[in-house]
Amino acid sequence: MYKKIIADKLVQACGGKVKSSELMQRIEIPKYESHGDYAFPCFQLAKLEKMSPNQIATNLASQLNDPLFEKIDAVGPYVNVFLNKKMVTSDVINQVLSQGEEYGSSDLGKAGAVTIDLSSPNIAKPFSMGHLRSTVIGNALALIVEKVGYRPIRINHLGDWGTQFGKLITAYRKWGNEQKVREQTIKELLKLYILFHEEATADPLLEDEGRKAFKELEQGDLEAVTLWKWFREESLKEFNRIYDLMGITFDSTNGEAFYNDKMQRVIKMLEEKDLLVESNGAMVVQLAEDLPPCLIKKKDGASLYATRDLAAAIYRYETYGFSASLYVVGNEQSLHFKQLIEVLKKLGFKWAEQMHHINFGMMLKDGKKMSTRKGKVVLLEEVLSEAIELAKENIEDKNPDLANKSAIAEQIGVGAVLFHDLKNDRRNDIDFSLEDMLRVEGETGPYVQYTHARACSILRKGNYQKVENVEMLEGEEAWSVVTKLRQFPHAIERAATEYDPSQIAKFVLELSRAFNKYYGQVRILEENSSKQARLHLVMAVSIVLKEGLRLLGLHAPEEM
RNA sequence: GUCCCAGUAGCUCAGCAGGAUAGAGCAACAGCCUUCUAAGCUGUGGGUCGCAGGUUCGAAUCCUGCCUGGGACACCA
Repeated sequence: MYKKIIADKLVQACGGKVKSSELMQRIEIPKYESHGDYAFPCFQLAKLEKMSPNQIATNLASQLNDPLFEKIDAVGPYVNVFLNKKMVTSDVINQVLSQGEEYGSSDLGKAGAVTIDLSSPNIAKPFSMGHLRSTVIGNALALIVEKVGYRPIRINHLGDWGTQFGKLITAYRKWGNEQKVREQTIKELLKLYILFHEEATADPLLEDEGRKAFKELEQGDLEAVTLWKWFREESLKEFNRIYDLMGITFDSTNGEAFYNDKMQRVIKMLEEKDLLVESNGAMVVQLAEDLPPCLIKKKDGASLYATRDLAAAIYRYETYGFSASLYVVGNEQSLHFKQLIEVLKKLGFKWAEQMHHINFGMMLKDGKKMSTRKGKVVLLEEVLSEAIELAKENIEDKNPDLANKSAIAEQIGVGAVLFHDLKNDRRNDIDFSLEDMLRVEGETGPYVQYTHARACSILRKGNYQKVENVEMLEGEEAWSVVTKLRQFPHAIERAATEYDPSQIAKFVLELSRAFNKYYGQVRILEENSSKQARLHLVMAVSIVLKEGLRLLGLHAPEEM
């Protein structure tokens, strides 16, 4: 790491009066290329030394020579460090080429397990854009965390339990049609669900019937259970179509129902620790003053989602011994997770500290929450197929001879949708816009994929051959590309520690921009002595782009 | 009412462990394909970083207050 070297040099230069680690923090990457690759502002030292910052900068600059540095400038109160381009370029390119897709990998995680609660759609309901966020962010985090040496465990905590199933069973018994449900499970079940609510406003007795049906289900009534299982299976089949398209698999699809028989134990634990208090007829755990109490049991004795989540958290710890447990769930549930973690701490579980609510912003429509009740949701599957269709049109238009058109259109269409969801900070709300999601120009997934395909195309045409040790000759034009390549490991580390996939997305965009600029300026395949060197650079770019895209869950087709 | 999050170019956003001249993309306009995929590149215009204080040599970035928008706040998840 060059920063460390610079810091050490600076320590020497000021006679060891300051610590290297302190200086490391002050060394920055300047905004403007004309200010070099690293910069050190001298204001702090100026106070210590009682000299003007400008003077210190001049002094330091004169003492910082090393073959690694091409130039050291003192500009006002700053020391600007320019790296030796040839040396660093060779170094970086060799590193990327020799490590290949392992470039940027690390063992930060030391093989610890990380459970990730993601996706978690409700059975018998359409897979909405809201679930997309959890799925896409969660999957990217799984890949990122794996890259830094953890063992990700993807858990699809299905919403497969609750009174709504009683309602659904009732509705099915009254108006259901087996054939239709089999053919279009989710659509049919949703219709029944909506119908139930419509009818229930006129006939309140229906609600009771629904509750009764759920009780039957809980008590294991054969017919009710069979129906429930069937709904669950058929729904999952439909979800799997979408997961396949996105290339996502799960290690567990244990949903709410799975924890049904594990809640009693939690309640017992809470009782043993004297944490359960009666309040307005319900049983609650009192938390610190700034947090409202956590509801555990309703007046009627029935459990709540908090209870279920407690059981799930404990189960996960006992099963996987996680070093971190992530819940990729929307912003609006932050209070719930705060309470959950607090209760676990009160139960004496230290590992509760390792649980993190990976919150994300909502998908809004015209600035408002999208409503599932009214059946007016945007279906993910429709968005995906539109994106794929558009990608297909683009291919016909731009590269009609392409082999494997439909497979590649799928990769690009899905890529556009996924990338759109990952490129910004996950906590931002997103106003739903099909137009934005399908965009393929500018800061988009297809733009990055295109850049990668371009690089691959050049490698094919240039007949690229791997060599052991590369001596690079590239200079000025390639420098910004090399600089980006160098930053990949850092972007990964940041994405992993902050649980922020957008760091990777931003990185691949910047690398793509730098490379496309280079591509426009330099004739890579021109026959001259540095052609091979240029090809090595292109190879490195293609490796890093592909790996960056992979970490986001996107494919990197070699042609498009 | 209490708590949380956000307010940066016409739009979408980046930058926020304080540092030099606040950046991208989209949209608009003007260019660049007989030569490596134009899903690209180059250029132009566009900003009181919500408002007001404070801390600091230095604030879009940290602190306080206010305004605006969104979300959460007991038997839904």
